[in-house]
Amino acid sequence: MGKDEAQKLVTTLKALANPIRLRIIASLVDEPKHAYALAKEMGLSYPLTHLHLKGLRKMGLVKEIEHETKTEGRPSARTYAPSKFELLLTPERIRDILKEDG
Amino acid sequence: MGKDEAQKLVTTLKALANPIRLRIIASLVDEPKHAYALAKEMGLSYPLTHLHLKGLRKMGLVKEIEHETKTEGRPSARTYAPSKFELLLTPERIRDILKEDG
DNA sequence: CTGGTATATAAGAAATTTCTTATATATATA
DNA sequence: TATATATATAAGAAATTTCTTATATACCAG
Repeated sequence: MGKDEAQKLVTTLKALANPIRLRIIASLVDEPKHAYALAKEMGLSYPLTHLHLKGLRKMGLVKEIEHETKTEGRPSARTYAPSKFELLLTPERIRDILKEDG
Repeated sequence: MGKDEAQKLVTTLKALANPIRLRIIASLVDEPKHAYALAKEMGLSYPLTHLHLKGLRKMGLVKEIEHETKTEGRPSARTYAPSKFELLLTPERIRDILKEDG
């Protein structure tokens, strides 16, 4: 097992292939923040922001970091930051990844 | 002009975020071929293959190359090969690309 | 006790993407 | 002329993704 590198590549690309999710990553690089603050900053509803964030978290592109003791007080405020991913795609790499797992 | 690098990134990622389109690129890296041959090889209908190929061509990820004088004869057989693209994605690059064209 | 901050999720609508089927054209070979 | 090769596209069905609205919980300040 431990295969299907190809399927993982597709889901990672799908996670990235969305303007809102790219903006979320861009915003969190500058400064890690809560889903609620992110929603306000981006002019989006909280549920939509939460949804996109969930997709990014599931793919490991964004992670929850330990509380900055900044916006303190409210119920368990979760701060998010982008993971340190690096994705390099060329035709040859795509072929190599797809060949690994028929 | 020359703007909206961000939108181009999204459409490129969308073009890549599909298992069939990744398989098409992988197959064409090994050997450039016609849409028809590609469809047969992949076990897909010609119209579906043509559709995916069209999307890849539109984004410049696949290009038509000059006839190999190989499968000669039939009506204007068009041979395709992947373009030499290179896409490197990190959180910082995403931020930089999105900042260029607010 | 109301409003603002903060979380999470479900249901369904809306939009987009994906895929099939049908149509049309054209050539070379058996 | 029938078959296999080869192209292109349109119409609509099917599937998936995206987004809104509603619901529920919880804490703190005024």
